[in-house]
Order: sequence, then C-alpha cells, then structure tokens
Amino acid sequence: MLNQSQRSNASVQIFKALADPIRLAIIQHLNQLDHKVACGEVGRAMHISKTSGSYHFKILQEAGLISVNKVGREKYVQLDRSTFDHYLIHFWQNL
Amino acid sequence: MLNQSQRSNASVQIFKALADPIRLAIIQHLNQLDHKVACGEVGRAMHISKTSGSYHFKILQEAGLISVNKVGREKYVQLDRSTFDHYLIHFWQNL
DNA sequence: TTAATAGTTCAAAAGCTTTTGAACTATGTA
DNA sequence: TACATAGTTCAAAAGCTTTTGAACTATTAA
Repeated sequence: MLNQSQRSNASVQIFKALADPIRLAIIQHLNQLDHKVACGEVGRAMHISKTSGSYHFKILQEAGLISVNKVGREKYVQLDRSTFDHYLIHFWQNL
Repeated sequence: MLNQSQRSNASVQIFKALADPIRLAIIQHLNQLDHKVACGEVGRAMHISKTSGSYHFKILQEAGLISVNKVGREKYVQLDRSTFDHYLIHFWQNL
C-alpha cells in the first residue's frame, strides 16, 4: 500500500490545515476582522505561545489559506478566500 | 493552554475525517457511484486491507459523512451530502 | 454440520503532529 | 551604542493517527 507522500495532494493539505481547533479559531478571528493583522496580535488573542503561533501560521500559509506580508518586524496575515472557495464551496466540482 | 478535547468541536471532526488521502478517495468513489455500496467492495477498489477499511469507514461514519445500513453480513455505505453541505458549502455561515 | 465470507476488535508498532523552551535573526527605539 | 520587540528555528518530548495480523462474531452456502 502507498505511503503518505505518494497519496498526498492539495486537498489533503487544505483539510489537514483546517483539522485543528487552534487553526479554525484563527480563521474565525481573521474572518471577523476582515483585514490584515499581525501574527503576534492574533496569537495573543488565541492564548498560544509565539512558537506555537509561528507553527500554525506556517501551516495555514503553506496550505494557501492565508496571505502574508512582512512590514518591518511584523508579519501581517489575512485570509485568502479564493482557496476556501476552491476547496470548500466548490468541493464537489474539484473532487 | 487547552488540550485537544477541550477545544474539539464538530467542524474539527469533519475536517479530520477529510484530511486523509484514503478517505478522500473513498468519498470520490462513493460520489461517482451515487448509490449504496458494500464496505468490502469499496475497500477492494481502494486496495486497502479490511482492517484498515473498517477503521476508515468508522471515522467517516462518526463524522456523519456517510450513512450506513447493514443487510445480512454486508454493511452498505453511502455519502451523507447534507453534512458536506453544512460544513463545506456553507462553511462561512457555520463558522 | 462444516466451511466460507463480511466485517469488527484488539494490542503493538510505525508514523505523523503539536508543544515546549532556548537560542537565534532582524528590526525598531532610547 | 544598548535594549526591546516580532518572529523563526531547532531538537526533544508528548500526544495523536494509521497500519498490521491474529482472533473474533455473525451470517450465508454446501
């Protein structure tokens, strides 16, 4: 039988990124704000350590669920709604 | 910080169920057939052991992504599209 | 009966994910 | 300059998921 990477594809990566309570809470928070916000500020609102925040934002970014831009020492993040649309809203078309 | 079960909720369970290449392949297969089919038949089509099949169907069922009915010694499964609609198609409304 | 088939359960092993704290880079401020 | 702040990286530990084969239940067929 095939191993993880042999079967892996983009949908699996998206759903793994969504399959975590902290990351869903981050998404909910970013959705409510609906504008760019610094990682640290979000992390503080989630009551997680900065290391843990860094880890979760990386997973969301690699899945294409957030877009990122760095300004000075701060990293601003924002939802990338086109990815949600593609994999969730149009799930059956894309399967 | 909270542990897994303290944060867990239904969306996380759904996305965990979707976050696996074998289970996505099963969903794809059931979607194409669009009628009841026995677990064993699906498992054979996926080239997985029956133990592994039993494990994956349990996860899909507990997430509410499939409905199940047993006839004799066979267990027939079918997609529950209302769950997909609720958590994927209406993702933002439900967040 | 006996044997075959569909599926489940169990515990162990293998594999993957998440958290942690310390050490780090880079930028901004006094 | 020195110090503070935002975020990253690393390795180890803790925790969770998946696969495996053997043993099991229940049903069907010869």
